[in-house]
Amino acid sequence: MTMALNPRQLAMLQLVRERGNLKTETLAEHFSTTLQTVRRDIQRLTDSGVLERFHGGVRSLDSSSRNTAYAERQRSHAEAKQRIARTVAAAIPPGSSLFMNIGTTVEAVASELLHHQGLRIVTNNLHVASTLSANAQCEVVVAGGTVRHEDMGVVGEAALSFIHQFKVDIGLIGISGIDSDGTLRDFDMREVMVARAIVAQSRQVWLVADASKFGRPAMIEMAPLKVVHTLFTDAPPDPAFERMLRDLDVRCVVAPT
Amino acid sequence: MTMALNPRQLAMLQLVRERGNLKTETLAEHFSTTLQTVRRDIQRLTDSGVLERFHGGVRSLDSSSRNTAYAERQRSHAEAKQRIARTVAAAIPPGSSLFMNIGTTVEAVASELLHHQGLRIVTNNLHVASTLSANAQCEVVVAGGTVRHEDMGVVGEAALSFIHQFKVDIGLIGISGIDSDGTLRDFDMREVMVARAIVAQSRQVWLVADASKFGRPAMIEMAPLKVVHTLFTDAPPDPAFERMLRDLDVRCVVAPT
DNA sequence: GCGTATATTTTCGTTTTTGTATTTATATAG
DNA sequence: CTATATAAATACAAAAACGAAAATATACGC
Repeated sequence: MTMALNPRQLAMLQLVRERGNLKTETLAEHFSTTLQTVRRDIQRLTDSGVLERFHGGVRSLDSSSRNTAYAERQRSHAEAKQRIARTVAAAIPPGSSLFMNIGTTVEAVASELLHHQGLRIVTNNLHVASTLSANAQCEVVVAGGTVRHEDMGVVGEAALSFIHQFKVDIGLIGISGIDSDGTLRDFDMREVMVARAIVAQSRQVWLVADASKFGRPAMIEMAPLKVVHTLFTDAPPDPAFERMLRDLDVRCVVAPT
Repeated sequence: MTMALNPRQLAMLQLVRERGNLKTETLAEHFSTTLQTVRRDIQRLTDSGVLERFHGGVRSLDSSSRNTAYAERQRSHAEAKQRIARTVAAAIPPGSSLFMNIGTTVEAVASELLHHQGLRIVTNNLHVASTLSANAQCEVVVAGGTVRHEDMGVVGEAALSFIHQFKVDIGLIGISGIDSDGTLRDFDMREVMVARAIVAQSRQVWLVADASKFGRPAMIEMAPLKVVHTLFTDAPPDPAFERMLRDLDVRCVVAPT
């Protein structure tokens, strides 16, 4: 039988997963040991398939870096998304209950909530569930239903009736586009249904959308913009948009740099 | 049968759980006894599955160090698990419907199903859902409910009633231990409830368990072994076990090397 | 007190891990 | 393509940790 990993090897695995990839020498330094030992550790970890090595170091080989199309979307506007996420996270009171739906910005918020206390989070986004399950101080509830392959969103009739069982403080939603006619729009009917359910079951609706979403058209109308209580974004909207927001009584928070 | 733990062993267990992991020598010092005694104590504690040892010390396997504990469990017996997984995957007919529950061996099966066609899979395991969502030919349904932090299992009342909506061809389950008295046992009540629901709603039950699970005690009884239709494992069970399997009419498939 | 059962320590050979030195492989500039 | 620097594999010795068994201590019933 293969002996279990020792603490150093376990820590190494975790570190590489966090950073994505690391040089052998950096690891040796970090654990104050020799290169040989690090190489041996790496060998064991790669043997079991969780890491992959390249000349000079190792990289993590888990789900986050597999799907390139998805990873790409995640990278785009990464800086803006993180700024928005930090702002949103700071605005969420401890002990709140939340819905969180599909979208890379929403996922960025999840990462920022890792050290919040006592949250109750209901989500149809498996990335969010996965991220937040690392926070032991946080109750994570995932909606049941069919998993979409593109983005690991849970949708379908089951998800809708699941969500309807809850009533939460804040419904945090992402969106494909905010049409200039003042409607929130998305591309996927099934996800739109989920988002509507979330809006219906939340005392407040918070929308996260980077500036690229303004005026961006998408097929399906999800809801009028006025259902949104607060919009979090990364850059001030243009005057026309701003007026619309004011008319509809939507508060707009621009994330500081 | 199993002897009760003495005060020192209980204290040791508690200490390890607090600190996450400890060196054998530290423990010997702390209890002002010899290394041998500590090792013997450790042995008893690991036999019952609450601690795990590595060269130089022990670590707790429960919530206090869950991140690392999960990574470690995933790695241990990796080769055996993959062999079992390949065998199971080969036995699953195209177009089947399946339940898949918690367990690293079950997750290994998920990886092997990435190129199967037309499966319908219901799972309470977010790792399985995540893995299989990469297979576009496969409908993945995730159970709704509370997410356990240790292993990303979905449990709770909601998960149970969700599962009860389905009736599938094959219920594929993992388990913490198969007691020598012929019962399937696990450590977590909530996961046991889910497993029972899966058993109830499956036309056939397939159990995946590497040889280390044979005769390994665990607290909670999940079901009698005879509910299992086929057991997939990595090494031939000992004669006593084999007789029991035959008596209970459980088919046993040993994965080839 | 005596004998027995159980628990602990001591001892010692074996295994595992780690570090150093040397050789081989790999990447990169010119 | 070749030269050269850097990384990785190999080999081996030293140290640490392990496991088994013998010796010793402790507890407990009679």
